[in-house]
Amino acid sequence: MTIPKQAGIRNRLLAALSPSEFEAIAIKLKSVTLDLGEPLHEAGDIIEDVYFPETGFISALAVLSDGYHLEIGLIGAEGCAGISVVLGSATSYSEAMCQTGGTAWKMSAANLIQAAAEYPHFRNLLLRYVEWFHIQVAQTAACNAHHELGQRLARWLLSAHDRSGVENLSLTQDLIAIMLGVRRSTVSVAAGQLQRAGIIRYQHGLITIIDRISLENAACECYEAVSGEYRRLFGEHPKDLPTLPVAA
Amino acid sequence: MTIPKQAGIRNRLLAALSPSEFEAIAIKLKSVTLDLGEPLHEAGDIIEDVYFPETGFISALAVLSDGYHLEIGLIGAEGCAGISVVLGSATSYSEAMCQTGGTAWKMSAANLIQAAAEYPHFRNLLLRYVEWFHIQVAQTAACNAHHELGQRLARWLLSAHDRSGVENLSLTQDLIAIMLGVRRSTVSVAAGQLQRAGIIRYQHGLITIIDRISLENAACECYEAVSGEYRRLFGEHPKDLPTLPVAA
DNA sequence: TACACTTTGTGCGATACCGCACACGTTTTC
DNA sequence: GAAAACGTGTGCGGTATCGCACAAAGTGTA
Repeated sequence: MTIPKQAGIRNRLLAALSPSEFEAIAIKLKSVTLDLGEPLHEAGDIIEDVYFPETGFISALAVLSDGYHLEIGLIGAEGCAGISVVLGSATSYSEAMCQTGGTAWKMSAANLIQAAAEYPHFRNLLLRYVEWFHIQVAQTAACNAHHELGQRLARWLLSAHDRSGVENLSLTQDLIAIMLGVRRSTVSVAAGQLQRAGIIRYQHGLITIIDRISLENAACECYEAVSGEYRRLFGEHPKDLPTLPVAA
Repeated sequence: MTIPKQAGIRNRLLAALSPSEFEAIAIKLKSVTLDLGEPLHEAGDIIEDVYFPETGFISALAVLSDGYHLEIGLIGAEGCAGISVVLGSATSYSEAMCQTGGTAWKMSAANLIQAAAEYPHFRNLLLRYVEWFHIQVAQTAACNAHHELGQRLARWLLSAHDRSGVENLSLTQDLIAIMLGVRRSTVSVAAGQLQRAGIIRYQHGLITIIDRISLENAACECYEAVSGEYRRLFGEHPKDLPTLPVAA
């Protein structure tokens, strides 16, 4: 296990630390690979570890009693899965599940809480991220009630693309349908429209965004609203995160 | 302006303070009455004051660019409107609007931040409430995507009833329709079913819950899920808040 | 090459809700 | 007591999505 160097960090919460803070916190971080479909914590479980994604992204899901899992938010290199421990909650309301292969920095919840107590700047950063994640979820609530699937799909693809840091998203329509809470065949129709318009290309579980501008136009306002709030709180647009991990 | 006595406080965040903490914080509180339709802060505004409701409730609304206002959460005597200031965010993402007449304790955001810094127990309490409010919003996101209006209406009436602390809710179908993001006539149909089943009674802007048990059965799981999380975090069920303000 | 498997496209009846319009009953106002 | 304003119930055509089923196309494996 090697201690990470800050220059090689893509995750924004870790990258924003001062060098001395980072040095103190880095020794608690462990690099882990995330595999598709891997649950990081399940609803109701005690949160043992938190995850700072580097590449790929994690979905936060609400679990309903009929077995449905509906996505409430995405967590990528801008954030942290399991962050609610800094609010004093030991167990998780939502399920966190990895949706694409990727890598992350893992830290025990206890170490995170201690680090937050020790470094106010880090704590404030985490709380600001909590605020933004909350905004994302709130916008999703309104979006689910009000916007049509075509728009929501475009929004979701943009968000996933921003967070994952890779060009080609490895995602089946089945998975997207679960995330958006609709049938797969409904996704197929909406995605087919985007494809025929030359905006995306679908190839057996591999999505390529061909025309990002058009995709932004096809998305509902929610994409820009949430991105704009991120810029307000963190000073940069989520799509401007480095698209590839910087070599350490 | 009189300084409140803790024994007369219905708001749970204030009631949970230790006597010495309350004494220090109480001098910053000002009693205000809230009128129907009164906005406490609007989306994008700087949050000047926070509000601890005593009776009635406040809606947190997401504002979309087409003018729609969709409810993302309810704030009653269990909580505080404008609480995101403790996360370090100066401006408000959502709009907070009073939906029924009522009373609240008002405090400047600056005083709240200072009190949170000074009294860790208070701060932890507020953060736990943030966590719970977040859960409420997340469940609403899933609920909006997945549950039918009849269930959502029942859930909303129960939540509103819990929070308001009064028996008869003064609410038009028009208002409820806006909150739930549907047409008024759709609410009329769903409410008519509940009325014909003898569960509620509607009288020109006045709703009476006749059969609470049946209303709980008519609601989706989201009501109990959110209530259960409140119990996990605060040790009591929201419906067990005192139904009338205790005389000071 | 043949086969199994995964992923995507498509069709069809059902339905929840929309958008709009209008009538009816109740409360308030003059 | 009449008129106006407000709140509620109801109807009708349109549409997005559901629930289900099945075909078609791409990918991996023997």
